[in-house]
Parts: sequence; structure tokens; C-alpha cells
Amino acid sequence: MELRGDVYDHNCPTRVIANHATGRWGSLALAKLLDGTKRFGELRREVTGISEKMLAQTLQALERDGLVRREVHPVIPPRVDYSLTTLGTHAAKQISELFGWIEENLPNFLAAQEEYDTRQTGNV
Amino acid sequence: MELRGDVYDHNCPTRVIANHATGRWGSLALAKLLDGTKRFGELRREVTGISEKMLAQTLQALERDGLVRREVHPVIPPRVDYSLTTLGTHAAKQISELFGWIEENLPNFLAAQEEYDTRQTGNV
DNA sequence: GGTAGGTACTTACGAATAGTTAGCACTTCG
DNA sequence: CGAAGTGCTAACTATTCGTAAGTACCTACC
Repeated sequence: MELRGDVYDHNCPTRVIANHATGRWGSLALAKLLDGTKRFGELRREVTGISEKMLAQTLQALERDGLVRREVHPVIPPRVDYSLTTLGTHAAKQISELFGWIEENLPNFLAAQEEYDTRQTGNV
Repeated sequence: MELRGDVYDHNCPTRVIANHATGRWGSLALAKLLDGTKRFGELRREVTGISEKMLAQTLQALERDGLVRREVHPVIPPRVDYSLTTLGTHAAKQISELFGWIEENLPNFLAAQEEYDTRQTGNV
């Protein structure tokens, strides 16, 4: 029984998973974890702009999808380690590649935006 | 002056572009346009669940970023064609590859979610 | 010939989601 | 002995999203 999803169908569960993996914070968390195991606080500091609430929420979703592994060490102060699963590593590599390409092409994007903006204001 | 972005910095413009390209609707629109030029209505029907408002908004953002080309034909009834730019094609290919992989691995994701859920309820 | 339907949007409003702030229980550092 | 650090969670608010309707124009149908 080989079940295959369809992201274009909004009733398909892949939609939800795709949103977690490519969403605003999930994508950044995944990509950051390619560096290796990280603690909650490390991720919070390295993915700038994320709130603790959103980081917790994001990591829970990724853990449930089987993309991220969560290990609690019952010590004081608390220590929780996050790392990528096999599944997560694959996804993270693809996301990271896309992000790298976007970073490289920043000048092209800025030029496109500027051109678009002048075209719009010029038509008024 | 080679300017390179950093998606982990929340003040960097790449953050915005990454959100458009990987976001809930932007990613689906980009991937769908890999099939070739499409009209507004075609996209609306093929990316199920999207509202006209969100599709319009999404396509405007992608156009501004230089990922999508918009061509208006001044005919009655109105006809507007959307297609990928060179920049957009590169991004769309990467997104599409990731989506394909997620679709293939749906059983793995479902298994992970089920395992997570039983683990949670079991601990109560 | 009047109504229904199709085109690509835009606008207003209620609903869902995201972000902000504060708190917890405990330890170490100054 | 107060402040800071740990990884969260709960309550509140700001922002975004989705839904429904309106627009201007034509075609087809009854």
C-alpha cells in the first residue's frame, strides 16, 4: 500500500508537513540544526527574531513530524538538546541549499524590487 | 561590492524573500508554474484552498521579488498570464523537489506523527 | 432583454494566528 | 540576597488570514 501525497490538495496531510518544513520559522530551525545538535537557547539566539513561544511551538511540530529529535537531560539547570533525524537531515539540506542560493542572489532580488517599485510609482 | 544576505538575521531582506518563496502559498504557486505559463484562474483552481485575495497578494509579492512575470492582455474578458522568470525557475525547481520528496515520504511522516501521539497520550 | 456566468481582481469585516509579556522552579554567580 | 540563566507555558494583544461581497465588462441562454 504505497501512499503518495499531493501538496496541491488542501485536504492532504502533506500540506501541513510542507508548511512546517518550509514555514517562516521551521525552515530556519531545520537549516540551523544542520550545524549539529543544539540547545533550545542556542537556537533562540542564532535564529534572530524568533520568540521563545514560537520556537517551542515550531520545534514541537517538527518533532511530531519526525524531522527533529528532542532529548531532555534531567539536570539543573534544565538541558534540552535538539538534533535532526534522518528524515529531517534530508529536508534541512534542501532548505539550506535554497537559502544559500537566495543569500547569494540578494543583489538580484533587490534590483528586481527596485525596478518593480519605480515601475509602479511611475504609472501613477 | 558583492553583497551577500543572511537569512538568520531578521533585519536582512533575504528573510522577506525567503518567506515569499517558501511560504504557505508562494511555494505552491511557484511549483505549479513549473508546468508552464498559467492564468490567474488556472492557478486558483489548481492550488486548492487558496482564496482569490491570497493568490493575488502572493503573486504580487513574487512578481516584486522578480520570481514571477505578469503579462496583462487588454482583452475582454480580461486575461493575465503568469510565468516564472529565470530566477523564479531556479527557486521553483528546488521547492518542487522538496515537495516531491515530502509526497513520497508521506507514510514515514504519518508513522512519526502516530508514534509521537501515542507517546504523548501514554504519558498522561 | 434580462439574468446568469465568466474574467481578474479589490475592499471590508470577522476569525485565526502570531508576537509580547510575565511567570515558574531551581541553581549559580556576584 | 538579589540577579541571571535554564526551557518552557499561560494570558493578552497585534497582525495576518480567510470569507463574502462588489466591480466593469462581455457572452450565452431562455
